[in-house]
Amino acid sequence: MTTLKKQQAQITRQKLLDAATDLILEKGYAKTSIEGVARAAGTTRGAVYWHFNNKKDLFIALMDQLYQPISEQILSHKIDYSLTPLKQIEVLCGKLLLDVAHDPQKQKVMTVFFLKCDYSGELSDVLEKKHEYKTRGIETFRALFELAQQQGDIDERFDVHLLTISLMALMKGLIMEYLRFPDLIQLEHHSRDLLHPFFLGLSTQSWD
Amino acid sequence: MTTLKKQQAQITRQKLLDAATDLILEKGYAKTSIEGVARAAGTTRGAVYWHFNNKKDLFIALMDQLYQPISEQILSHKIDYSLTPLKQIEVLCGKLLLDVAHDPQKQKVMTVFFLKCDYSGELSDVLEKKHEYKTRGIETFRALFELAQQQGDIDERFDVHLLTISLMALMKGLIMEYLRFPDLIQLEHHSRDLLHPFFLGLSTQSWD
DNA sequence: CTATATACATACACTTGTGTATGTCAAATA
DNA sequence: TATTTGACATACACAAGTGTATGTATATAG
Repeated sequence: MTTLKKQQAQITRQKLLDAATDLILEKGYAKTSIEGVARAAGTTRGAVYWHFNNKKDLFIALMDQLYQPISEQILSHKIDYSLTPLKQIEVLCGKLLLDVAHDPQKQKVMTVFFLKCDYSGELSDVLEKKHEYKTRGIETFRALFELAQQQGDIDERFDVHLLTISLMALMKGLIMEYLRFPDLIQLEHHSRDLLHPFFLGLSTQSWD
Repeated sequence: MTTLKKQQAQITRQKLLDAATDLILEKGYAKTSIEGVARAAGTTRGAVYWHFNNKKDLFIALMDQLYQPISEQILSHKIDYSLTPLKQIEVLCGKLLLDVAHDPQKQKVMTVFFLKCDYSGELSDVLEKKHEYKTRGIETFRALFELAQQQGDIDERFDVHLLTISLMALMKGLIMEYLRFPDLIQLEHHSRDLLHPFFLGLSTQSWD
């Protein structure tokens, strides 16, 4: 019942996924070969083709295992009712940045999916999946912004949709910048400062 | 003296560059082959290897012809002395976004260099060049921020470096978002609104 | 204990792309 | 006008990667 064999199979499968992650991180998706993945995992291409149909399938499995959890985690934030919706957004964004700054695994994953592959060729349909994750994230923030506006926390003349887009753009820009040049930003120390100017303009109260 | 032959050669060289741009735009750098570029330009690989050493060289030529001018243009903005430095930054950024929104050629170019190639493999040393362009752009904005702070236009407690990074991140995030999903943003109508919250927080005066 | 299917490893056939070497022809030069 | 040379086109040799087909050992089921 325990099927020792299946356990072993899962282990090699995981080794393959790990090897693929590291290789893509190093050389990019395009330059990562199935042969390379197999060798890095200490197996052969036979193992890869047993567990996955092809390179794209391997990548999708990678996305399900690595990217999806991060995306979900973003969505599953606890609402802190002691804070205003606007403050919640700011705190959440700050936490997300700090989280990236302190979690090397997340840096790895985001580097892979943001910087190490272009989704033009064989990965074009994977893009839809990624887009879906992002859209759900956007909806989360948009809802918070709407709530903030309803409560008069931000001026009613702001367009919630544009605010959301703008904040997402800022977040992604900051994360990508940090992933490329970690020394340039020092995200672990300045995550709040990097967001501050944006939120300062939204709240009706002034500095401090 | 006029060397009709050399003129023809320049024409085919340009055809090759144009074909490469379109193909990379369509399939990404990795999936674009020299053979494909040659055929799309109505020639053969012989022509490509005559004008360029290899695929990377072709890409560098592309960068020099397409990316560099855009980068330079950003740097060569006219200073409007009737505006405060802070307002200048905002206007400049707004103009840059509008410029992207209205110039399909620039969209093409930025899509190619931002979204259609990863710089991990053979293009790794090209990244330095790109980085250099960016750094010079950052310096431009940083100088304006410093000027603004000296003139008391923004609070002295702001860290100019972080402000610059933050704004660059926002700009790049917005542009990339627009390039991927032009309909989602409507950059041509809302370029100022997308930047407004960021700058609103910096100036000492309130809304309007 | 035997048989079968799992979990791979190995081998093969094929395609695609690259770089170079050589051929070619028209335009420039003398 | 003879002949170079520039601007390619063609041909060749080679490497690397992919997918599949087949071999094989071992755990597991009956």
